Amino acid sequence: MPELAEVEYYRRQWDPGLGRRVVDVHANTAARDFRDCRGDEIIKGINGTILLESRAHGKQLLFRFSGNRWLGLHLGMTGRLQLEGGRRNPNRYEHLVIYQSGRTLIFSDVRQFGRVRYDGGPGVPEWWLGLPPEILSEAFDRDALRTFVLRHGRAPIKAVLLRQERFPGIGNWMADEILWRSGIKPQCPAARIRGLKLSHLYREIKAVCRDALEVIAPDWGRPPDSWLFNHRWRGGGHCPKTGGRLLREKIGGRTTCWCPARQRWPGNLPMPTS
DNA sequence: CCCCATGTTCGACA
DNA sequence: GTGTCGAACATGGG
Repeated sequence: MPELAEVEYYRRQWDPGLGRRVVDVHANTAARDFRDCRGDEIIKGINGTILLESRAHGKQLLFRFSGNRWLGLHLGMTGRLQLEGGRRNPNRYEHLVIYQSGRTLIFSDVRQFGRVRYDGGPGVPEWWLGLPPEILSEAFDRDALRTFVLRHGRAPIKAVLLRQERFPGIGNWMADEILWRSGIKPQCPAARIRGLKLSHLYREIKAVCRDALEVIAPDWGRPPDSWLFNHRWRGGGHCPKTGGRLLREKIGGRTTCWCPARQRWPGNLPMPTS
């Protein structure tokens, strides 16, 4: 479920717990196999500490507690973070619950595709180092895009955009939104995108990240109908720019939605207006 | 019962 | 070795 902007939204949900002491921790080891660490290790590590800081990087989340204790979270398909006032007993999907005085920080994950990691420090954990440049950073430039697109030149561009080692935070709907805005057919082999078309793609990658964060991260706002977003989910949708029927097909293992009237292979057609 | 789901990883294969 | 693709992971909803 969560992509770049949704992950940032969830990160902020625990903000009221910053600077506050952890008074109890619950890890639901009965329902979940914490594959990358042990539940009792997390409990022992962060109970009694103070939550000091949180960071997001693409779809990865990192929480720093006093004493150099680090909690890493990846939300997978169904992971969520929420904060509630007071204290209540967790349900079976609430796999990690951090209690403070007067509030409860909850990580839930129905399908369990998420990832929970713990590190006792002292420095930033090794799994947080060496992450690829964030898309909105200066290090993510047109040249980095061009190199990556050539390296995976035979794969459909849709599949390439989903690769987190170059596009951290991009997920299924953002990839479709980017290609729709760029006027590129998702099946297009990546290496065929060159020159001006590559510049368009580069621009829209940044723009979709920026726009998604602006709309979704503060309060889970719903994107406007002028985006592909609100038209893509079910069959029978219509393109908000051309009015034409949207098509759906599995590409790179994921359901992909695009507008055939607007999205072509690059080369012989001008960039769609706007 | 069937199919689908905003993600990642791993094994098979070209 | 390099690169691509589909299955698998676990669960619920339509």
